[in-house]
Amino acid sequence: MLPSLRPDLNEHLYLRDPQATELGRRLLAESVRLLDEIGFEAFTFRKLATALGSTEASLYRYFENKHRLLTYLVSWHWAWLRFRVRFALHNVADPRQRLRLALGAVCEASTDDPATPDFDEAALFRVVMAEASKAYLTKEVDADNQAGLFREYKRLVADLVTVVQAVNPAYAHPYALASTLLESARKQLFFAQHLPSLTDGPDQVGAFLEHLAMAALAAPAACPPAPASSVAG
Amino acid sequence: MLPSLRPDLNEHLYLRDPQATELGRRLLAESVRLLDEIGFEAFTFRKLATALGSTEASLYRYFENKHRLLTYLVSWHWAWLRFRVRFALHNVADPRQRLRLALGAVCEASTDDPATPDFDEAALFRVVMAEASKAYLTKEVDADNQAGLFREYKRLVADLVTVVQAVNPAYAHPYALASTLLESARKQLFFAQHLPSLTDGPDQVGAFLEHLAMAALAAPAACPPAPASSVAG
DNA sequence: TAAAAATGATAGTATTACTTTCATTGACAG
DNA sequence: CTGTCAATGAAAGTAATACTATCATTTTTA
Repeated sequence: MLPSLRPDLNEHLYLRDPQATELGRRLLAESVRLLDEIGFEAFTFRKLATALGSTEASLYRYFENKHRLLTYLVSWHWAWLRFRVRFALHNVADPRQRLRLALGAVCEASTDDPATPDFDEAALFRVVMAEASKAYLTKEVDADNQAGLFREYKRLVADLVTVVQAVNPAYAHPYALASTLLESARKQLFFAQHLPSLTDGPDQVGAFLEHLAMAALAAPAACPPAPASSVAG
Repeated sequence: MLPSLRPDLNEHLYLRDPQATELGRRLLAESVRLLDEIGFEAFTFRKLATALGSTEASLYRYFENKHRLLTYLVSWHWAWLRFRVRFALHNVADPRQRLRLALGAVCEASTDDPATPDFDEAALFRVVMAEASKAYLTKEVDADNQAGLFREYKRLVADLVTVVQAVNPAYAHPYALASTLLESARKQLFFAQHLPSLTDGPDQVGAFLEHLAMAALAAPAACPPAPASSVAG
């Protein structure tokens, strides 16, 4: 029912809409499970077909290749996360509180939503954490971008930019800050799990991001009581 | 001559030390060129062998697979960058100035160093920008970490942590901040080139990071003169 | 109930990611 | 000067990957 559960993803992401058929929906659910289990590199359409009791040929009718499928799933996650952010911010007026809530939503996205029984958001979040950047870190990034494959991600960042700018309209780097907060959230959670010496503990990520964002937006040029300087012309 | 040009990389990164032989060195130089040209996904040992006038079998005697080769090249870059950071900080005492210089080195790392004629640092930087995270975003990350394959990256982050802590020893998230600054530097440069709507312009990255770091380290809890609030419990 | 769409079954191709074996080359040690 | 040994090359082979094509069958829907 909720529009977020069936986001209209860019049609270049797929050959045939996977949300429109039974096999398509099973494909999506099972691919999340399998990607979470064995990772993107070991993931093949053959293995997915076997797990589904289907065939490679059938799956290739939905997605050109596994990279497109990954991009689709990741886009789905961004659309879903964007909905959660908007929901969390609903009827909250205070800009700082809005930023706080938005960052909370970005970090807490690892919990499963019982409203979508056949779609494991927690597993998808783990997949996004480990694989999302592979969607754009390719030689085809410009062509894919041209085709609109990263629309959902850009929308989410654009929403965060709005939240950031509401706190401090004069801040010079709202886009960089928004995308950094979003990227950093996932990366720090990944580091906490796998390379803990690169972070300060898994429970700290939310606090870190909040402090970082607030500090950046609080300081017109430099925060502490320093001699007058002219950075913002 | 400089130790940084022949860093002692973890021996699990390779089967036979590529720096020790002529073919090995050509392998490294050519793989940077080829990776830069066609990207990691399209890169194969067969293509590399052809480009070198050698054979697959010969190359497989140096590296287990292309993923290890990538990890080696990326580690080389981190070791090199760490040296540049240390060099830039040499004989500078002021903590804030040190942080500024460190961030400058991290961002300016895209320029080629004429001291290493057969190693194109600028090309390697582009490769690192696009492919570095693929070194650890795999299902083998824990085993690879155990084997010490990410030592150079951790060392660089540890150095940055020291610089960060010198500015504000009480700051609560020095590791998260250091790794975020480093990751963000490359990601923002990548975005500026390929997904410009996620950033604020290619020339802004240095200023963004500097402001971000300084702001985060300036604020004990919350920076602006606001009514008393309890964030740090 | 006929047409259209979706799926399955089967097969095939080019490429990838290696491994194996053996011959050749060059360096260096005695 | 010769024997040895490490490095390389040449050639071949294998299992898997990443698809594509064809055609029959089932399911949907108009």
